Amino acid sequence: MLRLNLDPASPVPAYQQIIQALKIEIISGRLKGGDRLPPIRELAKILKLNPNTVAKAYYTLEEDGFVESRPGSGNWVKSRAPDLDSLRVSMLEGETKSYLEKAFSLGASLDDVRRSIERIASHE
Amino acid sequence: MLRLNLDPASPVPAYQQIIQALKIEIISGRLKGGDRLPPIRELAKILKLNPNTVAKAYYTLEEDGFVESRPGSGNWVKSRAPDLDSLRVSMLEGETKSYLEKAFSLGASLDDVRRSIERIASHE
Amino acid sequence: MLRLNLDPASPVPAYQQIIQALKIEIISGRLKGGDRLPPIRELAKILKLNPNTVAKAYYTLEEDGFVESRPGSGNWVKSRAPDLDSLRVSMLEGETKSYLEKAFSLGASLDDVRRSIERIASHE
Amino acid sequence: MLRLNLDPASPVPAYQQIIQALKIEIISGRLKGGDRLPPIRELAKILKLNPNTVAKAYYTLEEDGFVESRPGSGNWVKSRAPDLDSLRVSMLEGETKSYLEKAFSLGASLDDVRRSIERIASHE
DNA sequence: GTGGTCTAGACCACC
DNA sequence: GTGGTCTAGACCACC
Repeated sequence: MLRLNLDPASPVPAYQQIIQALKIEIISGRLKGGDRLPPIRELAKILKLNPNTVAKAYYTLEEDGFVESRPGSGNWVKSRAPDLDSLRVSMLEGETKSYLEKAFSLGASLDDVRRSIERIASHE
Repeated sequence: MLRLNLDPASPVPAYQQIIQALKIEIISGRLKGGDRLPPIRELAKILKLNPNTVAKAYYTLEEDGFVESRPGSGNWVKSRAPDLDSLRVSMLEGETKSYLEKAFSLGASLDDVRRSIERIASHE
Repeated sequence: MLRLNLDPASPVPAYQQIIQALKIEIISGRLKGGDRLPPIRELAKILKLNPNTVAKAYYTLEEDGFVESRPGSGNWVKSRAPDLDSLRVSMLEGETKSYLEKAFSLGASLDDVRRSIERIASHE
Repeated sequence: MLRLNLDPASPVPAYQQIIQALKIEIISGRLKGGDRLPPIRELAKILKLNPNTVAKAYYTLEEDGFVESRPGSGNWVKSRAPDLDSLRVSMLEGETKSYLEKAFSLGASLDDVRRSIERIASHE
């Protein structure tokens, strides 16, 4: 079952949050080629958004090659999606980079970062 | 000299990016109690923003207790700023938490995370 | 054998593409008065459309006087079809008009158009 | 002054008609790099469309590299637009190809086409 | 039911 | 004023 937690307080627009979350689902392999996305109206109801907002997210995912829209039949995860392995690596790298930048600019040392990672990871 | 790199493409409003960046400068100690912030018009010119936008950021920083506005004399970093040490720790913690969440949702293991951290950190 | 190439990506609805294509077959004389159109279900299967969609096209062709439906026996090209010669001329004229409009609005001269016609025609 | 004639009866969506028409204006050179497009709300008023519809057209033109959106300031024709000369040639070629296809499928000969071109062109 | 397009109009950030 | 995002909801083509 798809879990998409949007943050309505975030300045990141809802449709971009949906795009980001679904890309992660696909890249992580939890959504596979041939899987069907929830119908626009259904997902809109769940997320308490307007159907247009969800449609915009699906449309962008289609343009980015992750999803295929079949009018009258729904939206489907593409089988020949962009190279997922390299995407996964480069996305982790990007997240790590921006995390380290923020941590260092807060005045943390690499050792502070290591300790913070272990402490949080052991609590989860 | 203050370095504030705004991302105009980001959905985060410019004034919030200024607030965030200045808080980090203060929390990290690069800006100290008694330091003067750049005049609104000057910073607006540098960042190519409307003075209103910078003024909004300074005003919010004042409300949050980081900055003191002395009409006619400029904006100054407060000496009795909120407890910086605990702020620093809790902000690092928050960043680590959200970083780990994203990494794990991408399918990375804790070991993947550790390796990614060391690799990026050694390149900087 | 009837060749009907529909473009599913086109914004022109499938049933209108069928109508347009069959009118051209009739006007050009490739389909003659007394010829039988393919059964609705068969054509729907070939075109991967719902039978309703094909039925809607046939029904409209009947309204326009090109086709006669004989319940229980199929759909037939009418012998006393509208005056085909003048239709052919006026349809060519219409196509030429809209082609020239587009070409000129692209900045092409009449000479550019003549050259383009000869070049493409010699390649076919 | 920009002239955009939309056909509300066409099955081609209004926003695609706007895209098509503005691309032709740019490719033909009537709109040049640095020119400003009419504000979304203004064009919407002129065309009797909803601002969203015009915004969708502008947004797609931006994605295609023809236009640059500067929030708060308007939409501008890009200076380094995609290679216009080759675009012009290939668009004329495409129009000619589809025109000839339709003409031939109507049963016209190349001579019929030549005569039709000259007749219509001399009337304009 | 399902996606595509569109209207009417709101609020926001920034000019 | 200007573009960006979003809501609430309509109608269409096709299933």
